[in-house]
Amino acid sequence: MATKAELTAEHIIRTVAPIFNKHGYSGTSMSDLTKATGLTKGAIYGNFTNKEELAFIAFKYNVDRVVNQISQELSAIESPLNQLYGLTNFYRRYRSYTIEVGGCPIINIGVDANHDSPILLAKVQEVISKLQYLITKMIKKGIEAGEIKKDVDAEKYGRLIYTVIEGAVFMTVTMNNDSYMNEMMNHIDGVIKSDLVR
Amino acid sequence: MATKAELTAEHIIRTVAPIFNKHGYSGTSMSDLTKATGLTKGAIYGNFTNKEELAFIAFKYNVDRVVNQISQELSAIESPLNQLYGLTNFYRRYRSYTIEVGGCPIINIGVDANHDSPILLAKVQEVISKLQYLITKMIKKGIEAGEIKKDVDAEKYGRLIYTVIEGAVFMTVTMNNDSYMNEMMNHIDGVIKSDLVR
DNA sequence: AATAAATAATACCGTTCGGTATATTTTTAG
DNA sequence: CTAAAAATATACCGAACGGTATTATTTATT
Repeated sequence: MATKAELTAEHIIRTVAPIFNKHGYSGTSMSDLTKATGLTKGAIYGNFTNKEELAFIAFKYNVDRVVNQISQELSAIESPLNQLYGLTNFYRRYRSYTIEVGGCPIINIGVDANHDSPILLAKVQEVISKLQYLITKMIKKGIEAGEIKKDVDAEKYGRLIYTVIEGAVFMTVTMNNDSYMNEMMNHIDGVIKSDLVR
Repeated sequence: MATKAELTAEHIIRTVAPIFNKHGYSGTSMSDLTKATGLTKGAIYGNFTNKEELAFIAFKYNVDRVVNQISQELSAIESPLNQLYGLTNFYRRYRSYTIEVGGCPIINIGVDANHDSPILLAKVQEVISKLQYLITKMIKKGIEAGEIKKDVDAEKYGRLIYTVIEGAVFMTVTMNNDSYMNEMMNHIDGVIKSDLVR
């Protein structure tokens, strides 16, 4: 069974994660967090060593939420090629899916941590590499399955697709306009059809 | 002639602009700025009303620097189509060009301001629209000049190219890896050749 | 139910925050 | 050269910052 402290720690992270994601590390104060959680600093510092650890775990929480959702949706698809289309479909809904937690944690924390927190930046890079590899792997499986051309550079198109996704996320969020995302996912689908499919 | 205060104000902005760009609004303290400028708070608050105004002007300064550089480079090119290629070439050098001021101000401030400063966000959106329109205009001129297919949706490709650029900037900066930018600019060049050129 | 252990609340630490009123210095004008 | 004006420095404000030591309260163990 879950101990009291574990429940409290989870409550804190769940509450705190969107706040860090929205306002960044220095834009979030401990009093913001006590106010939001309804707890005192004693409770928070009893469960976490300091603000930095809290921000780190909060980022991991936000990312896991996204990654788990992707994994779950794609696991229901058998064909690697259709998984790629499933990915673009996921991102078509990405904005409404992440709006409640304050937008894309990868872009938010990637930018926020870039000149301030090397450890957090390293974690962002790790997550990006992981997601990019997910795409690369799909392409490779597609080649094995005979759905995708044999001579396709899977790594290159993994980078390409993920980079376009990130651009689309940034533009759609910053411009507050869903059509960016839709158009760019259409573009990726087009690249898949013209460059990857044999 | 330039008055003393005007020189001081310019000195402040030039010094302060990269700091705001790197660390964001709440990540930048007034004491950071006095330390960097070598001036006191009296001098700064004598020339600017508050921290917010300072951040706003600093962003404009950073953006103008980029936009002016683009305009200058492209003005030397006559053919609209070659201007498009000139744009991707500019962004191939973008990272080394902006590294001294702390990266791309549009992404940095776009993310930083998104949940905290509506006025700054509006300014970012304005700048994005302007740059996007620059691309759109090039495509339209290319159509007029007979270099680009008549039926091309200039607005759509303006959005597409700019979004890919932003994705490339984010990835190249966050992953600390120039190859993202090079590959993505190659991709844009490819799109131009296959979709735009008649 | 009594005791030990875990958890949360309180009060406070020194420091830094953005901002301002006043004093001093520097520049400009006559 | 002097006086007025402008620009900068100094000293300080109350509030908020992250963090901690201590106290009070629950929870778990026997």
